[in-house]
Amino acid sequence: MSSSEKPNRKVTSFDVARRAGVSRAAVSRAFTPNASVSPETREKVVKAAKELGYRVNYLARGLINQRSDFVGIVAAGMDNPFRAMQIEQITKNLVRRNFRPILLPADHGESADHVMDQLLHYNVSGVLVTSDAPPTALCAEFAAAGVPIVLINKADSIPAVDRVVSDNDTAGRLAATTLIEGGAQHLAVMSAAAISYTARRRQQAFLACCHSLEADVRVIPVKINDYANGFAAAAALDGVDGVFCVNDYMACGLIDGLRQRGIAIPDGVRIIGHDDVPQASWTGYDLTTLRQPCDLQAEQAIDLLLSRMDDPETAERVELTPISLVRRSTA
Amino acid sequence: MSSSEKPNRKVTSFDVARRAGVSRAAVSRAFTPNASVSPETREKVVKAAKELGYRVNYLARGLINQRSDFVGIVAAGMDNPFRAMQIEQITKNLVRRNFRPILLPADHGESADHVMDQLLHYNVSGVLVTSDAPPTALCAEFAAAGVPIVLINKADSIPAVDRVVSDNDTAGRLAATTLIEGGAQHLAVMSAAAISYTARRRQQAFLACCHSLEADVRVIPVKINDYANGFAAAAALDGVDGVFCVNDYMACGLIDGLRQRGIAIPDGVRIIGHDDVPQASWTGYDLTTLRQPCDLQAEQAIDLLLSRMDDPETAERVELTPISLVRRSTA
DNA sequence: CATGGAATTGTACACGTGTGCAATACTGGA
DNA sequence: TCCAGTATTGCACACGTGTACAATTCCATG
Repeated sequence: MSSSEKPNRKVTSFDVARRAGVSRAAVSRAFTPNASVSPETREKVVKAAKELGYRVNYLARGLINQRSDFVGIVAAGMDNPFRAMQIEQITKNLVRRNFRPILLPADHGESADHVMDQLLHYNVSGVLVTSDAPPTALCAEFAAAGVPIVLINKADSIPAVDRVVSDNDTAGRLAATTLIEGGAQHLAVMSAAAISYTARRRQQAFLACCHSLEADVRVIPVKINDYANGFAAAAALDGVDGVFCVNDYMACGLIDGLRQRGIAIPDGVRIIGHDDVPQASWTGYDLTTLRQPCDLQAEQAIDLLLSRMDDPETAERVELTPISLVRRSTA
Repeated sequence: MSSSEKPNRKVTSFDVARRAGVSRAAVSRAFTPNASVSPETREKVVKAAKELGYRVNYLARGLINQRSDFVGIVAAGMDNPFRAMQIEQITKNLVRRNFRPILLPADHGESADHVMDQLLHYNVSGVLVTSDAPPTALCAEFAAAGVPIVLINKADSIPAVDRVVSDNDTAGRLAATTLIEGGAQHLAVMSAAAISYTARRRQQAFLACCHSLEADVRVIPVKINDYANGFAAAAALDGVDGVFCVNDYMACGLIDGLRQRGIAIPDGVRIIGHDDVPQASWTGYDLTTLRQPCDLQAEQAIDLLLSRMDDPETAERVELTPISLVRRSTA
């Protein structure tokens, strides 16, 4: 207390400049890549900076550059392990490329718009959206502000926005053929088609493939694609020996529900999921599934974000093919 | 292109001021709570702001206020479902209180320090740490910068830092008594005590309780507290009929591993976990566990952060008692 | 030594906002 | 009507940085 009067005084580039005996501009240049500084002054500056504990204030820098290092991530609930994987991959990839991820949880419903709106206050350099409800209204505002948006696994209804999507058509087809090859004759697809775009698309493709193969098939609608709904649906499952769950999370619930009824997997019912969450390879489930490569998904989405910062005029659509993993649940 | 020359021009408070016919200060005050503005001017300002699509630039505001709305979250891998739950609770709670969570993934090892250092460039108003390796070296730097840190489930080795911890002593004791009451006579504790503080503490308490009850007990060390290590450890498990896994994630692995060997749960081996991840209540596992109330944990941690912003001198330690949930794995 | 060009440096302005201070408008009572 | 007290407003400065432009230094070549 008696030794220094200003304990929390921030160190600015001005302090560093004075200590190093150079101008403040030199300090700025020393910390800016590809700036015009001589090696000697740069050395003097970093030395003084280290001694004073100086750190560039990125908020001020962002004010000048009209663009911050922040990237918004709008994501729905992480109870689904696939979402957790997605977020982990995305954040790691962003940090690796020197961005700061702002994570905004958006549950099913209206909250997404309100929460995304906040991002426009921070000069974010982009937004990644994986939540269920695409923020149609806000896309225009972001476009007007020059902030690129990349949608992951979202509907095509919004026109000029970049998208990374899983190839749901092949997914549906692979699911159908895998079940049939496993010996199933009475098929079903379980999905919350009403609220989820990917669920709807996978269901459509699955049905189309079944019809073209003239296979018996029906739809089992659920409210949400989660464990609880999968589990509950097992109680009413009859006359079916092969089920395509549009995600693994729900498939785990269905398996547990069927086992509780004494129905064996795969002998009683064959099951295929989608995503390849960690639990799918747990021996308790050993679930055949269609892997969504979410490391690649993150990579592509961020690549798209970057290319859109440079060239805002166009919009791309990248499709990733799911990888078939046959395990015991259909063998 | 021909209609307007500046399509992406940012709208500033100056533009709003001119349109509303007031000074720029009035605009600022209209968007600042508890500022001195008459209702009429405020109304004029918000009207003009809405027409122009104006949004306050929080980066500039943070520059003035010396404090931003950002809170850093340093978290380890989300493959453990409990971590995903923690992060979801924390981010939701932060957003509800009008903060922006910056999520920094820090895997086991050295990377945490490097990544946390970045936060000091953004005037974050606080940091929450749940990663395994506490950043001892950086805590002093954050204290010097006046940025409060709250550690969640971390060691007591760092002196004057706020902490929210689960009561590991009661956890160890409850685990032991629950297993014994379930009929177990030869106990074991499975944990990566070498790398995890909580694992170490729970193990110690478990052993102490067993010794005081004169029960047979041994230690099964693993490298990491995860599914794979739990599964692998099942292969070498002999002469034991009750196991305390220091987290549920590992317990799931152990259960699957034992079942693969044909050992039934709980008749062959009773198992108790810790955390109450969603999978613990899945009927496939039905795992007795000690629930960590991670909604309350998040609430307390952020409360601590806020009180430390106002009064930086002290430091508290909040302990949360785990809740015993007895399910089939010990019944 | 003179000179042209390149490399480096410093000055000064800009980014968009919050707020102390003084000036002004307003209110109610005598 | 006048005045004291209060509510409201505007001016001007500050926050910490990047960079255009001009000024300066440096170096090699004639």
